[in-house]
Amino acid sequence: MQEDRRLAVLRAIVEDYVSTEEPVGSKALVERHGLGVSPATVRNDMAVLEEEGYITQPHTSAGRVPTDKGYRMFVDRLTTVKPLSSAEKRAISSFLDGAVDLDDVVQRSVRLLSQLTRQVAVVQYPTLSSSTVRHVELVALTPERLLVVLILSTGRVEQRLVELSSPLADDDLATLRSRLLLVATGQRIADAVAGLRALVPADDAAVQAGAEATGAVVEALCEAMSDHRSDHRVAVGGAANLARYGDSFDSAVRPLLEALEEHVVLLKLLGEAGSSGMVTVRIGAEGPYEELSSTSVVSTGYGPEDQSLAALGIVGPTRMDYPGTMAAVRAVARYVTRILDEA
Amino acid sequence: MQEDRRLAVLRAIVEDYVSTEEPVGSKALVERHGLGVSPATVRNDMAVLEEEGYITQPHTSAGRVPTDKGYRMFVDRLTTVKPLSSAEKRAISSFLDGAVDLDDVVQRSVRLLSQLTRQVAVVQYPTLSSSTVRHVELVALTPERLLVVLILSTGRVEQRLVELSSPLADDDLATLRSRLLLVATGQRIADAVAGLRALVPADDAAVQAGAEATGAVVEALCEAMSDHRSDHRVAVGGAANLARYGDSFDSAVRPLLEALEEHVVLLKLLGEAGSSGMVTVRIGAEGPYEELSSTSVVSTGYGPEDQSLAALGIVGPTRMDYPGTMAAVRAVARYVTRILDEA
DNA sequence: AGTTGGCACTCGCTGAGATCGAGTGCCAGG
DNA sequence: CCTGGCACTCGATCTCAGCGAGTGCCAACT
Repeated sequence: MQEDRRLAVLRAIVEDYVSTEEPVGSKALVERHGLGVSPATVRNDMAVLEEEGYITQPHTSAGRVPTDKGYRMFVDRLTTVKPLSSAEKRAISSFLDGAVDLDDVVQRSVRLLSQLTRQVAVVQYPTLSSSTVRHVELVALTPERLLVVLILSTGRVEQRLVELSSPLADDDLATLRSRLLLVATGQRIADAVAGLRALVPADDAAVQAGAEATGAVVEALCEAMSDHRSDHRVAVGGAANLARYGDSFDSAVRPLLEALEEHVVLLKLLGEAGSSGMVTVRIGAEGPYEELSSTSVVSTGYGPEDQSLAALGIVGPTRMDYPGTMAAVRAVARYVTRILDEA
Repeated sequence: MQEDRRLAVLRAIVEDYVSTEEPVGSKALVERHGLGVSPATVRNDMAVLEEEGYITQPHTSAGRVPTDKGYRMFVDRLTTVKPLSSAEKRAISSFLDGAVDLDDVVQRSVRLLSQLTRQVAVVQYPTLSSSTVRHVELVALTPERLLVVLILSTGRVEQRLVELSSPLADDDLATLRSRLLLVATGQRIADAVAGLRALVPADDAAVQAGAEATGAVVEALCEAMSDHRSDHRVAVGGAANLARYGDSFDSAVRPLLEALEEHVVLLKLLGEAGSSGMVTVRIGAEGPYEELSSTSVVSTGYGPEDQSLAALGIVGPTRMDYPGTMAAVRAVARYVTRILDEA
């Protein structure tokens, strides 16, 4: 079946081009891979592949290079899952097991991922929206200054300072605290916000003393819960790998460096990562940004199965080792998920 | 006085080279700057300057380029303070005034600095060591799990989770809390650590019940106070400016990108920043790192006058606009200091 | 129908001159 | 001590020929 062979040729072209970084010709192909046919036959196949848009040639008389469409075909139909070496597995667990808190997990993940893939790694901090409230605490720094502490099931701690115009009695503070705990503890973020908001008008009418405090504290808590800044935090690592881009520098690295500082952009890139376990690959111009048309994104969600907490992944040139990268991204996501579950 | 003119020539060479990025010749010099002498005279001066090691020529028949020593002379004796434009001043205050908390101040500073200087900016988070304890709080998440919260005068909040092997009674918790507050509140870090440590053995003999808790909590607090991780946190911004390096890429950008991910390295670079107000310039090979011999660091401390809290600065090619950069670094440090003072 | 060897052709890459010109060093005269 | 003049250096740029990897096509073969 010559259709099968054509795909084998495409796979061979992708693999060779990724490893050599140079356009690959028919002769080299038959030598390096064990396809049992002559260069001429391969040339015919390549002509067809080119017509169908999977490969292209930089100049009339040079080898072939995969197009975005070619890479797409490759990752969709031609890759087999490539298990990590046991050394890599060991590296992952020893690297991540030493983490002491949430920040540390994220930091280590991003470093690990960039080292495994030799690409730029991006890890989103676990999102608030799908986590639950573990505890709420009020601390009176002075009678007029309250520290509001919010502890979430992911281990994230948010704190806000609230200034009151009039002092708050200890009794009122205690009442407020227990009321907050009753309403919020164990709830999902969205439910907790709703519950807290409901406290305000009722209180306002009833207990004059605690009115201002309740309003301000609830406000602070809700703000902390839906705080988009921490929601959108990401860690970036392995930027030094950009130095390996070699050719096409200004065209590719420049915009990428800029994107890496715009966390919103990064999140959009990781964005549509499917549920945990599914690794998403976005190749070149498939992405939402014109300037990043020569970079690919390999990403996935991580976190408990039913609710993907956040996303992680790598950004690299379209010419990359997709099977290896996908395996690394998937593996790191799994380990991180497990670590978070244990904590 | 021909000595003066020689220095004028050096200054002109530095200025021209910085702006044109090309070796500068005698003819271009006399045209672009108003030195009232002939090219031949300038050539003689340049010969002397070269002999003294201030400038050098890349090839026999090219213009001159400043050496590290030349730049050093330039920043030491040839620059005049270059006040910022009022537009820049406005930009600084409007940029920083919007900051909502400590993290935000640092984030905004780093972005501001990188935009003003068009270089890579580095800002160290305020150091713990010179700040005082504002408040300590214990929260019992469950009878066996305590959350220890430490609030410092800089606004930084650190929290630690403590697991106990046996439950802690509410009474004991309250006692412990008030004892901690008594010892630590208002103290400088070092004194607080000493005071806390003193609590442990005494308690151990007296009250059997609270012994484990006291030890663990004190341990966690001390660890949080001397935590080197948060001590050494830095923010980096403007990496996209590296794309302007143009020539000498692998030799300069590669190691720099690597350094930017090693926060310890960055701190060492900013390191010896003098007291607030003094801007330190380290040129090329004057720095501690071999690989960064073609990059310069412009840094300064910031924070209240008597105690410099932390450092900030920029990293860039030796060929940079020193006067402008120094002015920007100084200005940003001043504004940040003021913001922190107000808070 | 599909595969293969042969063959002419394309075209980027490389290296050898040749040329150009900015910049220099030096010297003799002001 | 400054200046104009002059010969010289040498990197950068251009051209041009030759090379060779790679292609497309065609006729022959299975």
